[in-house]
Amino acid sequence: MNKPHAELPDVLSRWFDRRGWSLRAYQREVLDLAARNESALVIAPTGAGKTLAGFLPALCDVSRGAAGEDGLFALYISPLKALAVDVRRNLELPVAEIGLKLRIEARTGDTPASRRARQQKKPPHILLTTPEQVALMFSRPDSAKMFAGLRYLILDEIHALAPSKRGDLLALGLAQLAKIAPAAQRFGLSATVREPAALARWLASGAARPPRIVRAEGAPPPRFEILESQSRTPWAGHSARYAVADIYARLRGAKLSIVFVNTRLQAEMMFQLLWDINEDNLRIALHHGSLDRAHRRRVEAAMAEGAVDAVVATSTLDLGLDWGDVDLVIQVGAPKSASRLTQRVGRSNHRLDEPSQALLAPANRFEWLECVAAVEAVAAGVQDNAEGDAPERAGALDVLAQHVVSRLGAEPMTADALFAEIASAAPYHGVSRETFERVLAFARNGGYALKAYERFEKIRAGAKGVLRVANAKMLAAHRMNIGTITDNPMARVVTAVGAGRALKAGRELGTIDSLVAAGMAPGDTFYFGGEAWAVRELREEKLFVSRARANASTIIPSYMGGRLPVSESLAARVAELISGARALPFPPQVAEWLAAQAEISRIPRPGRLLAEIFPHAKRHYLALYPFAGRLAHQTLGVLLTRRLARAGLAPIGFAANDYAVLAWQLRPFPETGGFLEDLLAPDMLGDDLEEWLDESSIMKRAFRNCAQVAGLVERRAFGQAKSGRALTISSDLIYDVLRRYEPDHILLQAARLEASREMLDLDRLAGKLVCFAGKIDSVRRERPTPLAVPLLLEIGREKAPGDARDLALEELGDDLLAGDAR
DNA sequence: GACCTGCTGCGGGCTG
Repeated sequence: MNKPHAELPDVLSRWFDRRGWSLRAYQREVLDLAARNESALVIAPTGAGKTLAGFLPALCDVSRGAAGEDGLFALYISPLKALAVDVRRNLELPVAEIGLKLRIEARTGDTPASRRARQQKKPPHILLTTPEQVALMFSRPDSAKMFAGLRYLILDEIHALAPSKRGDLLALGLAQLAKIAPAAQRFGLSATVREPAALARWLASGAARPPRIVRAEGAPPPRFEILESQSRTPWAGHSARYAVADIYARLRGAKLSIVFVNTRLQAEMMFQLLWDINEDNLRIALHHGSLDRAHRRRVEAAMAEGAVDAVVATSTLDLGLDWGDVDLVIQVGAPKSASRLTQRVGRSNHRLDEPSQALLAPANRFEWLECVAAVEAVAAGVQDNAEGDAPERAGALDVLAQHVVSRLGAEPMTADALFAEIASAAPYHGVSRETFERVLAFARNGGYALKAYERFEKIRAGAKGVLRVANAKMLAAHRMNIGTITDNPMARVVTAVGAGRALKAGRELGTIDSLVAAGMAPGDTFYFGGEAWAVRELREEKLFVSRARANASTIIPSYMGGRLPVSESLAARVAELISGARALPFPPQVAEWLAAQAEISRIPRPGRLLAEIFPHAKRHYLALYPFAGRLAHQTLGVLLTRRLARAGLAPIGFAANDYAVLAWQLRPFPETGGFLEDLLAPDMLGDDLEEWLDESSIMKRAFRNCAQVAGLVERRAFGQAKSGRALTISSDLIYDVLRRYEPDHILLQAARLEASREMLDLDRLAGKLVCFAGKIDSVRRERPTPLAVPLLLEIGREKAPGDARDLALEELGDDLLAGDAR
């Protein structure tokens, strides 16, 4: 089967001509590979015609009449619903202009059930969908028939999928597809990554041969500027309040800007700050993940129409389509990784041959260092995506548990056949037969401790060891819970219509954290979606609100999301930067800060751990600078506190940021030489960790996520969605039962892995502790050191328990200002 | 009165 489409078929090349386009070199390469029946991983920056490249082989084939009258010919999978829908629209145009007779349809959770049913009976030629929909379709007994004739599989933005649970699930789907449609060629599309080979292995899940790697010519490096404001760069804090006037001035000079911030709270705050000084009546919008979808779609449409001048956004605008001609990107706060900064800058100026432009606005002095490091890293082409940090990701076991049920829903199988297929998915290459059997046992009856509950029985073994799903009803319930994304308990924010008993929900505004909502009383005001609202009532996880005038006590809700730590490579660069190897491109305030540190204490050296001990306001402080990211530092802080307590030193608390951790206590630290070495010995990750983790809310949270994904607790049941709180209660109960009676339960293992990976950053911490053993530079001083000041200020902000509150911050501030002015 | 660091993504299908 040698398809001669290394050259474009006439109809297609005429279409290219009409548009004044020509094939880019890498697009031709894709066609050549396709002609040789190869698959490809296409690595190209946004705006390089990547999606078109992915579809070209299929379009060529179609225009040569290769697609039959009926049957699914090409399947496109995107991580975003909106992208699937939009790509479908973009595809319609060339197909119509070329005159191809093709049915192209999208399928997402928003697609009406009737159309989905029709798609199942009479599939379109090209179907555009999401990983979750793929999992749903693949769980049906008729899936083999539906996908048997598939020729092309196009997977978009896979760099964003592969290193996650969604990627685990999709890899299992790919392994299944390899069996159903072995001839289907795969075209994976990705932004630049550090380990293309690892991504290629993921893409090859289940396939006989790995894809070839095709790279688009690189875009010119972006142009950066780091904001040097007239105002003072703060010691600490993340609001970037000092820079708002400067940022506003830049917005005035641009046509359409995106102001990226790191958290939803920051987005709301930055929006308010800009709004307060909006003398030119710029049209400024707000976009983040907790705002109602309708609001976000309106903002996106306004961007496309040129009806806004600036949008303050979180990473909701990182991925996806190009809304409008963005000509300026501003990153407020720490960039956190070079890949992420590259991605964000790439949202502007989508022409392959012109550089993008961005302004970085660090919110404090540590962030200044990080901005400088990030600019250099991007210029050097550094990639530090999560994928690159963990090239051989071990697939999550809760995801596997979900897939096993789905898979047997499609087709009864023996355990041997199922195991072989699963192990062919890249994230599960390393899964042992024993682990697999435990996952099966879980699906069979919930595991030993839960055996008594019949509702945990999802699969049964029949004659000759053939496994099948227990019954149709169970499978239907299972299908309602397919997917790997779990939410924290949230309350819906709705406008109030009517009053008293007649109070009804009006417009949906979005969601806020359940606990935050529960903490608000009627009359309290808060900012949400850029407006001030007053609480009327909280009822059944719905927060009824009405418009209010902001006052001094109007709060901005915070959210319980993930906390992205700074990437390893960026943190290492910062360490290198300040170690003084060369002249520093820092503004005077930052340079003075570092100079003062060098004079009063010392600058941390790469590969060594700086430990400072000093008294302040009747407390004794230990500042450590591992440069390991906030998650790892947080974990370190917990473990340190436990050890210090055991040593009778009366620790009070700790604070952590991306670069350092600060612990404080009532008693002075011992003067003995080996004290710090002992305190920081890597064995703290043994019993100390286990003991703490067992009781910590972190494990409960991780378990709640895993229990949902594995189907132990149901997120949604027929007729209703379960409230987040109810879910938490039942999963906490099960957690306690399992911990007591079956501590090696597969879901505890899954939760443990998730916690250590996403909440504790254990590998990173362990690596650092080992590397610093015997390499501690300890310094004792009589007053706080300059590098420790940001953390001291951090403490003041936190509601520290009891007696730590008396930290005299103003005094401290004056002190340091005086030191600064020297 | 000043101060605010916890991102994003998706999600059933039948009968009547």
